[in-house]
Amino acid sequence: MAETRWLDDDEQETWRAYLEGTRLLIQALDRQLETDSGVSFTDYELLVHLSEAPGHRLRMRDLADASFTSRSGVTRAVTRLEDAGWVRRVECDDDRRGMHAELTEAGAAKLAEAAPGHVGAVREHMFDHLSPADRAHIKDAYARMRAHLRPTP
Amino acid sequence: MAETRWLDDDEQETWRAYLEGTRLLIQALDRQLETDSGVSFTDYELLVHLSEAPGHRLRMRDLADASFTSRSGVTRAVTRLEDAGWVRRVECDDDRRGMHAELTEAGAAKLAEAAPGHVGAVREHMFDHLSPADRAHIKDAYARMRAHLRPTP
DNA sequence: ATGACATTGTTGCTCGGTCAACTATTCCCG
DNA sequence: CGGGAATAGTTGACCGAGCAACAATGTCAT
Repeated sequence: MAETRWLDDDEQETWRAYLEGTRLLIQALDRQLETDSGVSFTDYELLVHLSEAPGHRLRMRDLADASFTSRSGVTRAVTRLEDAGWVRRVECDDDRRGMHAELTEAGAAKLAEAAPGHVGAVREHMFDHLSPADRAHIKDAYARMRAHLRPTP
Repeated sequence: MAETRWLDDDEQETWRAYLEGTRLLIQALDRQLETDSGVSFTDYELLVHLSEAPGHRLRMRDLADASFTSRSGVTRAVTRLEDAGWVRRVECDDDRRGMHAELTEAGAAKLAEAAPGHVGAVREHMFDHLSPADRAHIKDAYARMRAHLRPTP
């Protein structure tokens, strides 16, 4: 059993600032989207992923991977978005198990409507507080952490 | 209506790396705590807050503030922790509406048992990937964001 | 070709969390 | 002092997400 290397004061402060800042940030973004456009943050992100995909469609599995959630979560989310009219399910013709989630016109419109406010909030609450050096360090550091936590095969 | 200042490529990458890295990190920490000690990350944090409070107790409201969740969330969480035997409710004698959540011996023991593994995971998944400069920038940047999002009166 | 195994998406169950409403208490100002 | 407003904590209704189980389909070695 190795000796535990506890966090020193500086590490503690870093950890707390990061955790709490992140929690507040996500809450703020969620509230902004919900009140200004009637979309949750998670739904917004799903729409973004679809809008960036070729043909505005993605396999359910790929959507789950892209959004870092479970497959069942995506199933329910897509049902929700379908009910709202922003997404439709399209069967896959090369894989009869498969399903595409495809962005509808209404979904694209919703995204276009919601995006400016969201980007504004991201700027106001995050990027406006970052120096270029902050940004560079954050980008590289989290990219490293991401690579460590989800190694690409 | 002001012109929208969209995120440039570098900002996009930063935003994605940060969001995705954070999501993976929290998932990893949650899984580690759950499988190694049978505690969720949120419950673990509540125990930590109590352990750091004078007398190992905190008013429900203060616990809610400290953990950035709603009061009802804390009510249910404390009930959960009480059922596990890690926390007890103690009436407040100077405010008859008030309630303290107080860490029990068993709760302190649970925390002591879970902490090394958790700290190890935080190191492995985060601090081991940060240079001193990374850490300094992250600490200051998120402290600024936090101050902006929850101004202290 | 065929049989074992993997993968896809959905569902039932359950859990944790929020919002709004409620009761009990305290605060504060006329 | 008294009465309206604020605050503390809890609860009910609801929602979103995860896990395990499942049927359907695909893959691959022999």
